Formats: sequence, C-alpha cells, structure tokens
Amino acid sequence: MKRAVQKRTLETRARLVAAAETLVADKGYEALRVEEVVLKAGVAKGTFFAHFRDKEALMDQLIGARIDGFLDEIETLPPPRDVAALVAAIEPLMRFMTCERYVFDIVLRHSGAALTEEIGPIASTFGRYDQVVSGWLAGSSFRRDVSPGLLAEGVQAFSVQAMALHFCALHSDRNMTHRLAEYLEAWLMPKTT
Amino acid sequence: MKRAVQKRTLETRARLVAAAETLVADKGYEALRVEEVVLKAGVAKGTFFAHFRDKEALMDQLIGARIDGFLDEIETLPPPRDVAALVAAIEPLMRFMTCERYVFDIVLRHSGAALTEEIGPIASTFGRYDQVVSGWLAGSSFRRDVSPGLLAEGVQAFSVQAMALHFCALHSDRNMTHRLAEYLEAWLMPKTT
DNA sequence: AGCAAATAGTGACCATGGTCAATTTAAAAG
DNA sequence: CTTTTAAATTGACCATGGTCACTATTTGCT
Repeated sequence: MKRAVQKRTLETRARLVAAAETLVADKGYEALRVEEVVLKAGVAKGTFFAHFRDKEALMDQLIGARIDGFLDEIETLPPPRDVAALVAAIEPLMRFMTCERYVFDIVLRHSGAALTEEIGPIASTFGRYDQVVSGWLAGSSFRRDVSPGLLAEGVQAFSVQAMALHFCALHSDRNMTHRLAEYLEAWLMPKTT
Repeated sequence: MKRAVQKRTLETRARLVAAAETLVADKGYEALRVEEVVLKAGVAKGTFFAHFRDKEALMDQLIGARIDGFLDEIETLPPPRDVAALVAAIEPLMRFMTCERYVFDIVLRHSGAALTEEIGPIASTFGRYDQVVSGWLAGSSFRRDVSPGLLAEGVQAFSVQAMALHFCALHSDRNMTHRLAEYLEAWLMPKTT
C-alpha cells in the first residue's frame, strides 16, 4: 500500500537543499562537501542519500533550478530579430553555465537524460531551451530550409561548443559570445551562392 | 642540476600503461581501479601518482592513444564527396567514443585543453580532427561562404551533439549516424532560397 | 488506544582516489 | 671507490562519497 509523503520528509529535504545553497553561495559548487551539508542541515549522512541518489543528483537539482531561473527571464524576451539579439538573450545563461568548470561538466553530463523515465532537472531545462529557441526561429527571418527544431538543436550544439572552448586558455573570456555569434551567423543565415 | 630520465622510469611507466590496457581490455574503462593497476604492474600506489597526475591523466593517455589510432585510419581515406561519406568516415571513431558513457564523459571533459601549455592527449586529437576535416572541406563541393576551419568546428560540434543524444534512451543506437547526417546536411549544404 | 506496516533517519563502516615523509636506487662528482 | 645529490619508489595515511543493518517515527487499521 502506498502512502503519501510525510511532511517531515519535505522539511528534511528542504533543509538539505537550503544548507547546500548557502554553502554554494559561500564557496562555490565545486567546494561543496556532503559532510558539510548534512552538518548544516542537522541530519545524518545516510539521510542525505535517502533523499538524493548521489551528490550529483543534488547538483543536478541546484543547477537545474538556476538554469530554470534564467530561462524564465529568457522567455519574457521578444523573439530576436538577428543573431546578435539571440546571442545577447542567452548570454546570461551561458555565463552561469561556465561560472565554474565543475558546473559546466555537470551540465554537460546531465544535458542528455540518462533514461527516458529518469529525466533530471538539467535535462528538462535543455528541453525547455530547445522549445524556446524553436519558437523563436519558427516565425523568423532566419533560414527556412530546415525545421525550427533542427535549427534549435544546432543552436544548442554551437552554444555548448562555444562554452567548451571558453575553458581553453587560448580563447579569452569575452570571446565566448563572439565565437557563438560567428557560429550562429553561419548556421542560421548561410549565404551560399 | 637536471638529469636525464632514467631507463627505469620508462620501464615503470610502460608497465603501468600495459597493466592498465590489459585491465581495460578485460573489464572496460569505467571498472578500472588504480589499486588493480599498481598490483598488476608490481609497484606501490604512490608510484602511480608519480607518473600520472591522477587517474584521469591515465585515462586521457589510454583513450587519446585509441583515438589517434582511429585518426590514422581516417587520414588514409580520400576526401569525402558528400555528407554520407563524411559520416561513414568518422563513424568508427564516434562508436569508440560512445562505447561507454564514462569514456564519452572523459572525452568531453578533455576535448578542450585546460591550459595552453598543458594540452593532453585527447585535446591533441581534437586538434588533429579539426585539421583533417578542414583539409577535406577546403577543396570540396560543400558550402564555401565560410572558412573550412569554421566548418570543421561545426562538424565537431554536431558530432558531439549526436554522440550526446546517443545516450538518451529516446534515440536508439543506430540513430546516431542518421542524426549526424541530418545535422551535417543542413550545416554543410544549406539550401537556403 | 493499541498494534502493524510502511517510511524516515542514523552512524559505523567501506571503497577508492589521492598525499607525503621517509627510504631506496641511480647517476654524477671527487 | 666513496661520497654526494637528484630522482624514483614506497606504503601508511587521509579525504570523501557512498552503503546498510538497525532504530525511530509516522500512518492506517481495528
């Protein structure tokens, strides 16, 4: 027989998340230790793993929540008229995703859902992202020879590429958006003869 | 005063790599344990870390070597005339990179060099890959409105995307190459009106 | 209320990657 | 050949994520 989740459960979970968020705000994602989280939340270590499969599951949730926040912002924007506007729209999100190498690694690892039924927070945001960009591209002045869905996947692929290159010392910080703009210009507005 | 590397050093390193390769061949990359490697190589644990910064550095080397092998093959091929040929050429490499999720994660994490001077084996192979594809695209019948270098970066971005989606249960195994073909058709031969 | 079943929480314990002061070995100097 | 010095090796030790048998609590039933 199945029972409803107890209030206690929600509280504990909330305390764990709150503790983790505080610690992250203080020292960043990479420095987060499960030990510190449970200490701050006032629960035993085992409890943590009763709520999260592993440390990454917590990260998935924390980071996914942040990404969702950025997507909320993005959704309020009008459809971009050109590549520059598109890049400007998603720049804050990209900045967050590359705020730490560790964060970017986690985002990458979770961007594709591991299993169909087990779509995590970050994987969901990628779906949302695709949705938003598809919508933008559907009624735009960008190329029309391929579907908006495919176009959006391409935007995602190039965004990831631009972020990945951001971590090479060769390519300096502010080049990330320039690089993306160059990619998207070629992707969304090919000038083939 | 600096001294030349001792023969002993090379031998030890070779034994470590050989032991690791055997173990990987037997149980795969993810199951590799440092403990087992040093046991098989007949050295102490500390010795391992005197030769490799961490376990990932070993993985970088092992996987990088394999990728180089695939690139050797690829380089013997004639420049592909169309997208299908291009995809067919790089398919074996993609298959290897996605043979384990763990392998793909490592490849991703190392594909961009961490520091300019610290370009690891995998990062080098990505440079080589770009080189090869650029060469192919330079004198081809694909689009010419953007540089071969940029085109090659796009091929890389789409390859990564296709491989990443490969791990979603939604997209079945043999769809990886189809997906890539679709991307590259749109990327390399845009039919904009 | 009192009991039974399901759920939540605990903390000692384990697995494994990684460190480092001490030791051994090889090469150069005298 | 001895001494000196740099390099290589060692293994006890640590850090940290993760497990699990056991205890505690809540919920539903009679």
